[in-house]
Amino acid sequence: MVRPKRNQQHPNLQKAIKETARKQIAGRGAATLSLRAIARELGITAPAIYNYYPSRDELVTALIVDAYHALAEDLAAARDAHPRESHAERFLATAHAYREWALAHPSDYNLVFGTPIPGYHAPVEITSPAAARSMSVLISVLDTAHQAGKLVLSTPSPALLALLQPWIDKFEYGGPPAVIHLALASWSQIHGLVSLELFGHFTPGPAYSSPKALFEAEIQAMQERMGMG
Amino acid sequence: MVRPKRNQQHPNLQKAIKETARKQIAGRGAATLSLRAIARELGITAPAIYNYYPSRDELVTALIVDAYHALAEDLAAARDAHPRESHAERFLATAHAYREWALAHPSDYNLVFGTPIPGYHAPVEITSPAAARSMSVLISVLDTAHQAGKLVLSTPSPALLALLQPWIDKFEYGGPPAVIHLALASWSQIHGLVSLELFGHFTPGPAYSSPKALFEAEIQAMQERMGMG
DNA sequence: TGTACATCAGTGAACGCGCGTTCACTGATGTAC
DNA sequence: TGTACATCAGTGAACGCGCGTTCACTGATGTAC
Repeated sequence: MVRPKRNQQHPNLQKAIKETARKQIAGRGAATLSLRAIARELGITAPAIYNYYPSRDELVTALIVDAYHALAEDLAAARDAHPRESHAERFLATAHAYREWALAHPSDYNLVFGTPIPGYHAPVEITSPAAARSMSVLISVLDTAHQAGKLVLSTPSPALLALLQPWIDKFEYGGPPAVIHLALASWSQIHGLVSLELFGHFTPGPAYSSPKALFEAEIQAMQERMGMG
Repeated sequence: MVRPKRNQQHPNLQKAIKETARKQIAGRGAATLSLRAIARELGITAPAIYNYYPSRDELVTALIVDAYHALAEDLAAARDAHPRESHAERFLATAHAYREWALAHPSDYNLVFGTPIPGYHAPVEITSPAAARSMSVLISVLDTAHQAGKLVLSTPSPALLALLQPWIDKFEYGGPPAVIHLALASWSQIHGLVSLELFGHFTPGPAYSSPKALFEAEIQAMQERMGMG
């Protein structure tokens, strides 16, 4: 038995604070995140948290960054569970990993893609690179397929190209813009399915059956449409 | 000049309360909705609101129902701006109306489709019929196209059928389940595009150009895929 | 037309609550001699 | 091995704030005679 040092009840309080915070937003939504409630649950006093985070907002930022990274890691793991040449499998696995991560961590998903927390403004220079990692997984799957000649590409309109350009710059992507277009389009479709499912909009009244069937049908259709497989 | 009756400053206080509430959630998000803040802005005291709404939650419910109805009305108007036989136009117009309503009333959109307000639980028997109205517009567009033989339908898997069934029952829909499938799939795709755009996820860093181009490309593609036009 | 009265929308004080953040402090720990 | 000391994580009280809701009330309005 290792006795905790000093009057510390928690061997790693910094981590415990984040975990408790995550647990609380899981139950009641990110907007209710409260330093005092976290302290209460940890059996410490609220000011003790200031030894680890200079303010509530910085704690929120840490949670957001963690969430982005956790999602990106799950996506990358799902992609890499299949050989590089299995384009369709990699795409399907990535899409399913996205949905499963959202369902398993609804509060984290909300923190990142849902309604912003009132009064909180994420520092873009910190969250933006974290956000890029997930998109980068999707792009890599599509780019690999493209390089193998397995992707049906269309020519983006000038207006669409203007939207794609910042992404191309951000990722320093050298392939055709249409690949980025497919990445954004796929992402938005996945996000739409996942977020409606998450908020119960697919199951009017009491839930009779899982929206997973719809998700699977749509992802399958997308993948076929893109010519993968 | 009509003098206000009694010490009423507002000719229709019930409506003024809702309008002020809507203005406030527009600025700071639905989670910050506060009776005291509403009263302050209206120049009345907070308890006066209780003459019109028995609690904060009932005011929220009223706002949600209003939002659903407003969206449904915009969708129906967009649909009806084109002749019954112009299936593609009706679909495109409805989709664009959805996006434009969301961009014009982001807080209402959030109230209805975003992260739920902490501690608030919508009474399903009140919100569900209101929610159905929007979906019903989309279904009607697709059903009309189907009846004209202008819709490419696929056969839903048994699992997917199970998900569709509550919707079929709810709308007492007599046509093929595949039409409902297309309605849900279209909705989720539109919702994904709109909600990512709304929260700025399509424009990393400062916004260079509008995500409208992506929306248009995707809606166009959906419509062609379904065989309309 | 004038008076007595009932109505009821809005008031103001109070309830108990929770919040983020600051501040001077304490006391167990680790360290230097 | 023993002692003096510096460190610094966590404390407890306090700050000023906002919240939803209750309650007894007031006083302008509309109405009945």
